[in-house]
Amino acid sequence: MVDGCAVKVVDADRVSAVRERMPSAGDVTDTADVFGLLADPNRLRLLVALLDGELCVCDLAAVTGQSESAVSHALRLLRAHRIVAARRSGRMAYYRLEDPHVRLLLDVALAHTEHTEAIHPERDGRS
Amino acid sequence: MVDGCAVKVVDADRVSAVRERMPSAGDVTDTADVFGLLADPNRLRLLVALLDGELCVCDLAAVTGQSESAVSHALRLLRAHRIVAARRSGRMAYYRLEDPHVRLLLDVALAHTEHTEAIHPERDGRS
DNA sequence: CCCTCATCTGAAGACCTGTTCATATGTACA
DNA sequence: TGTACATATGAACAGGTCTTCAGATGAGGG
Repeated sequence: MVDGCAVKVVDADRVSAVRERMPSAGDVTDTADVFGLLADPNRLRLLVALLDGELCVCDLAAVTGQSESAVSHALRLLRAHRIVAARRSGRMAYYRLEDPHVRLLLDVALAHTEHTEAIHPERDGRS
Repeated sequence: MVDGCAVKVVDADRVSAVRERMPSAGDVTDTADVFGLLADPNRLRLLVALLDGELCVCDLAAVTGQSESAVSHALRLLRAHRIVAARRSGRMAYYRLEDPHVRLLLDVALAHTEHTEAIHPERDGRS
């Protein structure tokens, strides 16, 4: 509960209240990490493709329009974070979406994006 | 709707079916973009702090333990994407979480992270 | 066995992102 | 008006991430 920044606080009560409710650094990092895995269009496409069921690497490459190497790299990352899981059959590898939490996030995000599509006139200070 | 990658497709039906359901490139990019904004621990902390209501920049800096410059930069980004909005009062700027969609994502993510916290021994998943 | 095919991996380069330092803007108040 | 303060901005540097290329692994078929 050390402060280190309390010098110029305006609303001290709100600040400590919010600090109380703030998740631990570990939780925040963990959550940011998950969002980071969903933040790449190609990875996102892979996961969306897997929403309907398992697919092998070459089909994932075909669906998402990436090289199989890129797909493999992406799946490796997702696998390391237990977001997808692999089933092997001969020389094929079938991947499925394993993390229900991520599935929920995807559902929420996609549902809203379809509605909000037109409402994104951003592009302000960056490009 | 040409394929361009259909050479090595295994399950052609599944592939075209999934391709049908795949959101447009714009939607995917847009969604990945939103996830990207949530993928930074400091930005995430800012947004979590704003879940309870508006706060000024210096208080946000105090709550999240960042420099005010860093906070201002982060808020600028979030503002450009209409995720937060600013209310000015004198020389203070009070920011609030403006995008209900993002609020929902945060709620979902944080709820699950609190439960899943212990279950993240990220390793390479193979058997 | 040897060759092919599906997938995986490592290394390297280009690209993007976040932080910091210095400075600018603009409001309040003496 | 001039100083103090809250916030905003720009440029630059450091570190990370994604893609690609080349080669490795391991299963299946002749």
